[in-house]
This record gives sequence, C-alpha cells and structure tokens, in this order.
Amino acid sequence: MSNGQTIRMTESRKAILTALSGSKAHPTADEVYSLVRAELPKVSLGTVYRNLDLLAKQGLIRTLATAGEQRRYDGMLDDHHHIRCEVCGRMDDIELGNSERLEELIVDGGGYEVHGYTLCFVGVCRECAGNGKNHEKKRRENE
Amino acid sequence: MSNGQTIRMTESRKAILTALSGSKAHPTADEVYSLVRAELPKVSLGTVYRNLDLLAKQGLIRTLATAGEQRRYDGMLDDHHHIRCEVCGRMDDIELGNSERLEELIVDGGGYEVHGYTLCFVGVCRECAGNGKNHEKKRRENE
DNA sequence: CGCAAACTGAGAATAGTTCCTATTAGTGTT
DNA sequence: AACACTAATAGGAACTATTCTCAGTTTGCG
Repeated sequence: MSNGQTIRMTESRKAILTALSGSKAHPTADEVYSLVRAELPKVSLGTVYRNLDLLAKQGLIRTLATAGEQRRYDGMLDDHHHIRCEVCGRMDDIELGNSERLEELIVDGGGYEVHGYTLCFVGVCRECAGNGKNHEKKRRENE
Repeated sequence: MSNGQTIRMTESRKAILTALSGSKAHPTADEVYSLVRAELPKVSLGTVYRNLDLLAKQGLIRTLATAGEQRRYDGMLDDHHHIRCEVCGRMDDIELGNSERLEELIVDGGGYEVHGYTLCFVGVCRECAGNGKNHEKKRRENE
C-alpha cells in the first residue's frame, strides 16, 4: 500500500539498518550519518534523512515520538499528561485515572536515577477524524 | 535559587504568561509569538524564546518533554518505552512490568480516538550521576 | 542487455532556535 | 519625580536540524 512505490534495498539502506540495530542507544540522524559514513564514506546526510524517513514509513524502523518536533509550552503546572493528534499535530491534555504508581512499574532502571515520567498518547482528534483523514497518518507526507 | 538573578515582571513576560494560561492547547514558540504580538506588536521572537526559557527555569511554565529535541530513531520494533537523561540527553530503553492496561486509565479522551501511547521516563544516567552533575539539570544552560 | 523508475550526492533552501549589540525600561533610592 | 544601575528588549545575524532540488547513477524487472 502506502504509495505503490517499490523499495530497493540499497547499500546505504542496509548500512542504516545495520547502524540502527547495532546501536543500543537511539541515535539521532547525524549519529546514524557518522555510523554509516564509517562504512560508506560517500553517503550524504540528505540520503540518511531520506532513508530514515522512508524506512520508518515502511515500518522497518521507528521514529521515537518523544523527541524531534517543535518545542511546546504549557502554563499548567500540575502533573498531567498529553495526547497528540497524529494527523495535525495538535496536543491536548488528557486526564488519567490514577497514574501515581507508574514509576513502580520499572523493572530495571538500567542505572538511571528516575526522576519522573511523561506519558504521551497518540491518536486522532475530533476535527481530523471528521475530515475522513484518519487512518492516513499524515504528519509530513506529501505523497 | 536558580542563579540568584532578579526576574522582572515586564510587559512581554506578562503577555506570555497570559497567552499560555489562556490557551488550552500547548502552543509552540511561534504560536505564543503571534498571541503576544496581537497585544504588544513590537515584541520580537527572540524575546519570546528567551522568556519562555526563563519562565520555564523559574518554574512558572513548563516545557513539554515530548517534543522539541533532535529526532531519534530506533531499530527495535516491539513495544517498549524509554528513559532520557536530563543532563546529557542520552536515551535508553526501559523495561516495564506490565503496562498493557495504560490506555484504560484514560478517563476522557477529549474527543480523540486513542491509538497508542508513549511513556518516557526522565532521570540521570549512571555516567552523569558519577560526574556529580546530577541535580544540576544542564540541558542548554550555560550560566 | 536495455530501460524506466528508484536512488544518490551535493548543496541550496527552509524552519526552528540562539546569540549579539545598541537601546530601552523596571526597580530601588533619594 | 528624577537618578542610576542593571536587566530586558528589538532586530537581525548566526547556527542547527531538516527538507528539497536536480542532474547524474544504480537497480532490477523483463
């Protein structure tokens, strides 16, 4: 589905996938770029971005939802969590029953001192659902 | 505390606070900029950024942790959640006991069709804790 | 092999954010 | 209310992350 385009498994794509699965951290695009260039020195940054995007659309890798969009601010200071529309990007507050014990769910902090958490739901807002655009996760596709 | 600097409650700061508390969404810096300029047309974007940052440091507003950093990618496709170091920004996986029922905690989706969620813990990683830098949340402060 | 579609590197363009400098405006003091 | 001192400001340049453009190259189907 998506747009019918055949995806070719080129050298750079293989290298990107290898770099990503080989790294325990969650690399940024320029970190992937360095990793890939260690092996294929001619790869350009544009190619890395293009392919990260494409591989994510194909479902072969993931883009972490907790980073990488425009910064947002909030005047509410009490603890609350958010929901973001996958189509238009708007973000609202969401009310949770009881989320107090979430930190206790952590099995192994991996060496971290845990200070808190942020919970972000994703979905489709009323307006976007009303536009029949749901299930077409727009975000930054122009197809 | 913070850095001992006196903070003045200027026109632009008041306008920024008003804009933020008046908005149910979670505005981006340029949305705040528009809102503020509707009232004080001479305010510059730099001032808005500076003050959002400052007000956040003072604890008068919040910066949402779920957006605004560099994008990160992940080769692991199964459901898992993350933890980010407040000092150096690194991000690791974290294992949760059972998080399956989290969506059921939602009292009121506010009109959203909920598709999923992302849980991101914040804390200090072993290296940063070892450097005595903990409790000094660096991020982008240069003070 | 031959060809079209997919892919690429290089760099220009854009978007979001921070930084710099001369000027302005709060604040505490008379 | 004028003063002096310093923090805050506008405006725009600079910087960083990301996307776009395009001419040339690869890929893999037939």
